[in-house]
Order: sequence, then structure tokens, then C-alpha cells
Amino acid sequence: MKNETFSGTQAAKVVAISYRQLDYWARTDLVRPSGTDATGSGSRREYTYRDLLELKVIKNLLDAGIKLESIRDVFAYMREHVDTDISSAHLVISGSSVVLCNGEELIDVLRHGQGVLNILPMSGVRDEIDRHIIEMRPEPIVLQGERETPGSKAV
Amino acid sequence: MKNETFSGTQAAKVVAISYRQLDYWARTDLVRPSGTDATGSGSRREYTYRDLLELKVIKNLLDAGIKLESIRDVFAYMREHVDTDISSAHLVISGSSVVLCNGEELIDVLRHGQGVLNILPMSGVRDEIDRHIIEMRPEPIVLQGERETPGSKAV
DNA sequence: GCTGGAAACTACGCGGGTGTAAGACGCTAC
DNA sequence: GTAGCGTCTTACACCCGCGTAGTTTCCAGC
Repeated sequence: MKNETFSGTQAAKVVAISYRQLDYWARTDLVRPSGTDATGSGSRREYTYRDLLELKVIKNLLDAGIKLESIRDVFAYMREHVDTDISSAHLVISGSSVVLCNGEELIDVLRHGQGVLNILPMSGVRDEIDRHIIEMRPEPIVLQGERETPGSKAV
Repeated sequence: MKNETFSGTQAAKVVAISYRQLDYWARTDLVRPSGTDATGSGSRREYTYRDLLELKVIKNLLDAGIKLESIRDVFAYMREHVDTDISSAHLVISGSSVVLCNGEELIDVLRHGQGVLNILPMSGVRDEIDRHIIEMRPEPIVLQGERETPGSKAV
């Protein structure tokens, strides 16, 4: 599963965004495909599973009413400060700083927080993506002793 | 303090927004002055203290990265569903629903929340406004046994 | 080589939100 | 009545984000 990639169109579909949004976000450096970037008309972008997680986070934040401009700031911060896997328990955004918290830490943050907090539980993000990847795939062909992995280039 | 009102320019200053923003929000029905609305060029809007609280909430949410469009939805919802004073403990926005929570309720919401939450502690909002009202006033004249209230029309 | 499909690219338009500046108006003091 | 001040109104511009549609390019199959 680690090396599988998704085309731009597939990624947009899995994450439930328009291709236009995906393209715009890639062109404006919010999330560029970390597999292969576009090199011109007719070329192919290759998004990794991790890219999909990021895209889904963005989608969820947008749906929650957060401005894309703010999401850019959040991602910039995370790229500099947050090393761990973004699928940890809760993503907590306070101003332009971001932390990843488990349940107890989250309660602390709440007790001491002063401004507006944006809290995104990450637990469902991976599940959502996996579900859409499965939906996207044709009926799987049962191979001898091996199942095809989602997003395989054979799609 | 209940009947004091503020002009549009004063309100914008107290809340730390541009007059353009205030005007746009009034014209597009986000927060119209509940004292006196504008009736044409040269007329005077009169914002109440409660209007100022609402304006400040909007400002804080904008600063936290929430889209104005979403804030509109939030306010529409609150006007329909939330009767209590908006200066209660925490304003919790989940999708387009809004609840007001004290500390323990907030922890419950967190434990059971599924999507992105936006949480605005209201405790500082009133303080912030009061501070700016005081800053706006000229040096108070000590009257016999009575201090002038903030925002008095005599300003 | 040709065709068809997929995908990136380009262009234009629209709505939302806001900055800037000038004009119009109301009110008060002289 | 006039001047000055404060305030609302109007106009224009700009940026952002994204929808729509056409163009260009790549690739696989025949």
C-alpha cells in the first residue's frame, strides 16, 4: 500500500472535491502530488495516500467553514513543526499554531485556551478515504492468495 | 448602560474592524444596528452594547480563520435556536449548529464530537469591548457621586 | 499512423469580501 | 446662511476561490 499512487482525477474523487479545486490547490502549492507532479498538458500527477489524507483534512476544514487562506497557514505551520503522522487523535488549531493532541491533552488545551480553537478529530479521516478508495475500485478479482491493493496502477 | 448607543464609526473602532466591514455587514444583514438603522446618507446608525458583542464575536471568528459565509449561517442558527445571552461560557460551532456550553458540557461535546468543532470562549469578549470603550472615551470628568457610563451620547 | 480517452492547461466569468476615495447628507455652532 | 465635522452612500478596483468550457498533450490500443 505504501507505494500506490492515484491520478489527479482519482484523488479528487476519493476526497470528494472537484478537479478544479485539486488543480488549484496543486498549482498554488497547498498540496502538490508527492508522487509525481504535473509537467504540462497531458502529463499525469501521482498522489500518494498521504497526499489524500492531507486533501481530506483540507476538505473537512473547508466544510467546517475555515477559510482556505487560513488552511494554507495551518499547513505551512504543520510542515515546519509537526513531524508525526497527521492521523493522530485530534488536530487542534489555535491562531496559526497547530498541535496534535490525544484526548487528555485536548482537555488541557481547552481549559487553558484563550482564543478560538478549531478541532478536527482525525480518527475518521483515514476510514473515509479507505471507504472511497474501495468504492472507486471495480469488483475485485480474487487472485491466487493475493488481493489487489487499493489504488494500484492497474486500475 | 442598557440604553447607551454607539455610532457606526464608534462601533467599528471599539470592535477593531474597518468601517467598510461594519457597513457591509449591516447592508448584508449580518448585524444591523438594533438601536437605529441607517436611513440614508448623513443619517446615524445606533449600535447597542449587544450589537457590539455580536460584532466582536464575528471579528474573533474571522480572525480565527472562519469564513464570513459560515459566520452568517452560525448567526442565523443562533437567532433561531439560542435564547440565552451570548456571553455564556463557550460558543461551540459544529457544522451549522451552535451550542453554548459551560466547561463540563464542553468536554462532553468533545468526547462525542465527530466533525470539526470551532470553539470560541466568550469570557474575554465582554472584557475586550469594555476596554476599548474606555480607551475611546476622553479622560473622564469626575461628577458629583456619579461616573459617566461608557458610550454615553454625550461623547 | 490514427483514434479515443484521460488528464493537465488556459481563459473567462462570477460571487464574496474588502480597501480606497469621493460625493451626498445631516447636524451644530457661529 | 455658512462652514465644519461626522457619517452614510456610491463607485471602482482588487484579490481570492472556484465553476465552466475549450485546448493541448500524452498514452494505449488498433
